[in-house]
Amino acid sequence: MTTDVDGDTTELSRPARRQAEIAAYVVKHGSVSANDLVEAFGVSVMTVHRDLDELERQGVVRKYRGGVSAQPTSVFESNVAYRLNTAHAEKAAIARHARAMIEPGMSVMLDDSTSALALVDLFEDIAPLTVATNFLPAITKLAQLRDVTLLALGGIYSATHDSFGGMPCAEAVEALHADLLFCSVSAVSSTHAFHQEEEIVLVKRAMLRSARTKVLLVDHAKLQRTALHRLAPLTDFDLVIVDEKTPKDLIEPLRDHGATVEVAKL
Amino acid sequence: MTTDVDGDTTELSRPARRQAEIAAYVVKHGSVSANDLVEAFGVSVMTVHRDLDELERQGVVRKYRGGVSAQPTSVFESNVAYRLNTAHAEKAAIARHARAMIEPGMSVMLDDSTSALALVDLFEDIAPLTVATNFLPAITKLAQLRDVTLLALGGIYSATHDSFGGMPCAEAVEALHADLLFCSVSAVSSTHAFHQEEEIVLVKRAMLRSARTKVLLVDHAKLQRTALHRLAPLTDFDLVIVDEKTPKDLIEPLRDHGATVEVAKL
DNA sequence: ATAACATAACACCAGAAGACGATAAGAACG
DNA sequence: CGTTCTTATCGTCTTCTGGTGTTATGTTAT
Repeated sequence: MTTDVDGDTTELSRPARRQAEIAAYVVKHGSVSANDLVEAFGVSVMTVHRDLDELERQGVVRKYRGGVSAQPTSVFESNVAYRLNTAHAEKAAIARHARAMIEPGMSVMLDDSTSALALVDLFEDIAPLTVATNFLPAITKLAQLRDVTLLALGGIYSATHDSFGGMPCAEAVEALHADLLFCSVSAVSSTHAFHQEEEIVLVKRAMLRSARTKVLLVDHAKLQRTALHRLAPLTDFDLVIVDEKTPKDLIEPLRDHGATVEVAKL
Repeated sequence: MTTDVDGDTTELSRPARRQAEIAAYVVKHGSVSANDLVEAFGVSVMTVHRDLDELERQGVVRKYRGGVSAQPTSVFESNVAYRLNTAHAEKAAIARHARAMIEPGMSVMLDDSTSALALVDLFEDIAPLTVATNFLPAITKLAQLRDVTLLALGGIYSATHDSFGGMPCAEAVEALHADLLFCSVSAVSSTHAFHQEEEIVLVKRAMLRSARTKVLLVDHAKLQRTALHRLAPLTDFDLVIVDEKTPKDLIEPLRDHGATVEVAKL
């Protein structure tokens, strides 16, 4: 089983968690039948199909008669549900650390990352604030807050990321200039930040151009990894925040290459 | 769908309805104290304050120590909650009528109107479809649908309308060109469509420029009224859809002035 | 200082929505 | 033409969130 958990209670609803597990299962096995999943997860055929429909909607799997097959793992990795599963406490800690950088009245830009989402929960107290983001869950939350001027970055909706992207989004970003940018990526080497998807890279790059101070949020699971597209050198960021679980010998190399790194306490 | 008979059984949650009523009450009385409202509505002080907070967030009232005062009525009239109260069945009927114009594969633009929202509920069956809108409730719904390419029109969030607007939004609209536009307004005379708010007019005008076929959705409550800003002559629309409750002698003048009008059957 | 008002923090309740499986109808495959 | 897989529909169950009042604490005015 792929139940490698690093001690965090999933804050995910049961079906969402199961779907993430099914996704992992499918990715691992390449392709499986519905009945396999019935056995493996102990739910009815109907439920399996419903889960698979949802996963297909998110672009994680492809259904055909008799079973499902996995899509390129890049899709799986950038799947929201999957990401939400990961490193909860760490992200909260990073968010708390990042919060200190934000002064009332500032304009803040957020990308479509769960790390950024954790930050949103802290905004209520820092208000007034102007926040720009292309991440639908963040938009929904921010719309509820008083004293937060919300600037939604529109674009083409991606069910995989639950966010907006593409050219329309990049253009919307380019029309702005924020005091602060908080963003995250899927992989970080000792010199660069990486992401699998070109479209996302496009938007993130635009964001980097449209902010004065750029902050990269990195939980330890992302270090020492790479992905297809090189987003930017770490020195492009004014600050890189990592969580406390990050091994020290992984932090040093970043600093050696010129990055400014701070460690968020849990 | 909603098989409610005559009039309007509010499909609004109890608090939302009460808030709308409180808003009306405040508008009527100019300014009142929290305790007045406690008596008038038979709920606790706490609840009154919560309602008032929400109304203030929407910009409908202004709180001060000891009570609240009304804001300009234009705000009240364009308040979403208030609008949702109105002419439910009619809007559904209009939506059903409008639906016939949509072919699979088309690109459709929707404005931030409750009439347009009624239309969204019918999209699932017409898919595939490309839909562009600046209305948050519509965006939320559309994001759930498969086979709908959602293009969110970003911009500055307005709690009053629960939608995005301003210059960023107008620019996003201008970058597009949709096959169909469905929009609504707050008032319709025999020659023109009107709206109270300049910002909204700005976006709607942009939408009119960015669509091939333009359809105006009008429930009977809006006819023979005007508002501050003249949006456009009715002849700018390829079609005006009204509901069945519209008196015939109100429809004729529209046609006399050159508008194409169809009546939606309930 | 004290009264009037506003907010915060809890706990309760109800109604709604979600999740699920069973069964039956439908569609693709051989 | 039957078998296998998929989808639709319904009813049940559970879970959860929204809405509420009560009490306690904070704040502002006089």
